[in-house]
Amino acid sequence: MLIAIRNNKRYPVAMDEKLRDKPGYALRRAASSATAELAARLDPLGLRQVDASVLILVDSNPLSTASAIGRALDIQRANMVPLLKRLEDAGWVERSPIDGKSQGLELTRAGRAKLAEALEVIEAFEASLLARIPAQHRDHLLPALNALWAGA
Amino acid sequence: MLIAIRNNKRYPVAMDEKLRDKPGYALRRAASSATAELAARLDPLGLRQVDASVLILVDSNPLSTASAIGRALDIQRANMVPLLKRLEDAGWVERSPIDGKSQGLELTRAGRAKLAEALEVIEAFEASLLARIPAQHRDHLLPALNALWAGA
DNA sequence: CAGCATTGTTATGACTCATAACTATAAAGC
DNA sequence: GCTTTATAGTTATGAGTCATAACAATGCTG
Repeated sequence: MLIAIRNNKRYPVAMDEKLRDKPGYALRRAASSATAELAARLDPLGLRQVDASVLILVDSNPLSTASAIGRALDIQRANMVPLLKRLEDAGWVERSPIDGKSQGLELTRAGRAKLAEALEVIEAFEASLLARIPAQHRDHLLPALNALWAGA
Repeated sequence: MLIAIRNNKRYPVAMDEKLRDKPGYALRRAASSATAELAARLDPLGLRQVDASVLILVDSNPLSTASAIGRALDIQRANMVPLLKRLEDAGWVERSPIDGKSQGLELTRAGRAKLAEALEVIEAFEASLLARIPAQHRDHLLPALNALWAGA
């Protein structure tokens, strides 16, 4: 909270007060702060957020292709390659040929264990997020957010 | 909406259904979709979102330093340099020395005009964001979001 | 006045992300 | 069946964002 001077008087204001009532701005700030926090929490597990997302999707959609997973997460096919390579090198994911051109993804035993760890961290994080929201607003966040991007 | 097969039955589900009830995930998706949309709307004005934010802050906090603006927007001092250079080259912002080491930022006439254009776009965008949210959730979004990052 | 903090700046490296190009294979249309 | 079109996986690459470190010059504090 800075002190701004206007009309020769001192007002306690944030410099970005003009922006604070804009949902778009709040959205960006909230997302980037949440992103940073979750990344920090996942880091000790050797996971990035994308990794965790992919593990979750592969687990609940076994034998999906890399392309399909990427499509669901808005990740370009090309960028799935190094991502999956990491997960495979770590021994969490394995691929099996579906036909001559596609390959299905599955979690290994180690992958499922890692996913369990990740889910614990994520659930704790989500809970802590919700806990920060005043009770009367809490239940509205998820439906509101989903309305914002589900259509896109 | 894809079709998943489980227990030999077909269910209409999204692949990321497991993620959809997580506020953190919804937050990231909503923010990135909103970010992309606003960027597209500002692009015809020759503005990025950061540019618009800086214009707004400089306008409402005239003679602030680059460091202060950066601090308010979580932009590193170092990264303010090319950013301000662009705004200055475009003739929207000018700097005047405050003392031997600091310089105050101000909008030029053209800068204020550009800001007015930007604000129109932004207001329209914010309104369209809110319009997508079911009425009963709408008023809760902003306070909920602000609770998420204001503390950080 | 001495030490510390801050400003503006340059340089740089890491990381993310989108695009294009290519091969091989599958699927669809006729 | 055969041709055309779409898709999967991959490589290479370039743009853009962002954080860090270092530095000189200046202001501020005790």
